[in-house]
Amino acid sequence: MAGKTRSEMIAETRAKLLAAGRKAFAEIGYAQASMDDFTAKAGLTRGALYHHFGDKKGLFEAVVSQIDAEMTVRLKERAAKAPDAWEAFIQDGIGYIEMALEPEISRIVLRDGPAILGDPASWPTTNGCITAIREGLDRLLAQGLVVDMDTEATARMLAGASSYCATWIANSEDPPQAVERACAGYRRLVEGLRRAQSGRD
Amino acid sequence: MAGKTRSEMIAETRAKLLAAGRKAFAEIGYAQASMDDFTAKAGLTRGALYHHFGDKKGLFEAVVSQIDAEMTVRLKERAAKAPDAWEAFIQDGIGYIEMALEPEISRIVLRDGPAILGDPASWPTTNGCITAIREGLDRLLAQGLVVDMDTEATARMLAGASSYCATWIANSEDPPQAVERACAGYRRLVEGLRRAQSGRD
DNA sequence: CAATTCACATACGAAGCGTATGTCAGTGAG
DNA sequence: CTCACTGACATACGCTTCGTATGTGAATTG
Repeated sequence: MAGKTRSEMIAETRAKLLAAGRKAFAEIGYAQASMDDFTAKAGLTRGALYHHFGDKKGLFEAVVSQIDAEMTVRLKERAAKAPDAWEAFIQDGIGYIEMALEPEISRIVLRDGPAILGDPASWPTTNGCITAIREGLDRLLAQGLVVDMDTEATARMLAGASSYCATWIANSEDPPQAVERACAGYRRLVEGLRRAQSGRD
Repeated sequence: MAGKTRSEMIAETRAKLLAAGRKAFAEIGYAQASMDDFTAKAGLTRGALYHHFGDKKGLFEAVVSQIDAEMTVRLKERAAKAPDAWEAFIQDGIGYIEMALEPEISRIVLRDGPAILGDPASWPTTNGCITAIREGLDRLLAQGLVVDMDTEATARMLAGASSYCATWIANSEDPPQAVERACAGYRRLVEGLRRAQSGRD
């Protein structure tokens, strides 16, 4: 509480607001989250929020941005562990599905995000995950591992597929089983884009 | 204004509210639509709305239901014109993409719907379009036209693919061209699920 | 024809958001 | 060292909007 420089205090305030907003948005959704409530829980008031983020939507954007950045990092780490480019791409998609099961991501990024901020691909942070999928497809296409395709369009579709799968899983009675079904289905779907090889799998 | 029985008047009031809400939700979105405003434009007050639909969300549900029913009919009509089962299925998907370009459908069903009502597949009206896709897949599977798959999971993914494609198109600079790219991409994607035949297409 | 029901309007209270204003701790110039 | 200033945050206010509680008049029923 002492020994901190001014700018550290400010950054801490900002971080507290971000965390409180993130928690509230994840737990009760954007519309239900009262700024008075969650700023108070952070030991602050709406004054601080308006100072740092302009308005409620501004805070929401910052929260989405933060989560999206975390997702991108996690996807990259995951893909890096894969044995080859093809499996890396598959892991991107499956990773996306699995992450979408986390309430923060499901509710904030996938459910409220599009309603509040519009098309995910044109968010201020330019949704890293769609980009990651498209880049993966570009690599595969360059290596001749997939059939000729429009990678932009296909990336959108695969992102949509993952996202819808995730909400399905989240609402299913047996989520672990649904995860299996979804991942298997996703593999099937993407497998169809693979270029016919002499070998097989 | 005369010669109408009482129940006709009531139905008319209900229809007016439904239409006014639908218009407002489509044009400015659920959150921005003021009940006082659009009921007044229908020559009524909030009192009538609460009487018929319980609350704002209730009206929204009714609107979604109505649009969804229209979509289902249109998809069925479209698929019926296709020369064979395979093409019928493709037309379902493409029809879904094209319909998603209409502001009413895009904004109400695809954008705000999931945020307000949650998982589309568990809506009161049980989203007819996802069902249509799954039924189509079931038929193809029974006829041995597609590879073995989990039709439920795959239907969700194709619905997600169509939906994301549509928001992409809607936000693109050249929508007609984007429609072409999206439909071609969709065909490619679904083509990958086709079972290898001796003949071709 | 009187009583009741029902469709809708009006009136009221409670949040919640955004802005305008206040306050107090840091910071830099002389 | 101190005085003016900036900037971080709190407080106060008004406006909009939602939901409910109540009122009213027309249609229906016995």
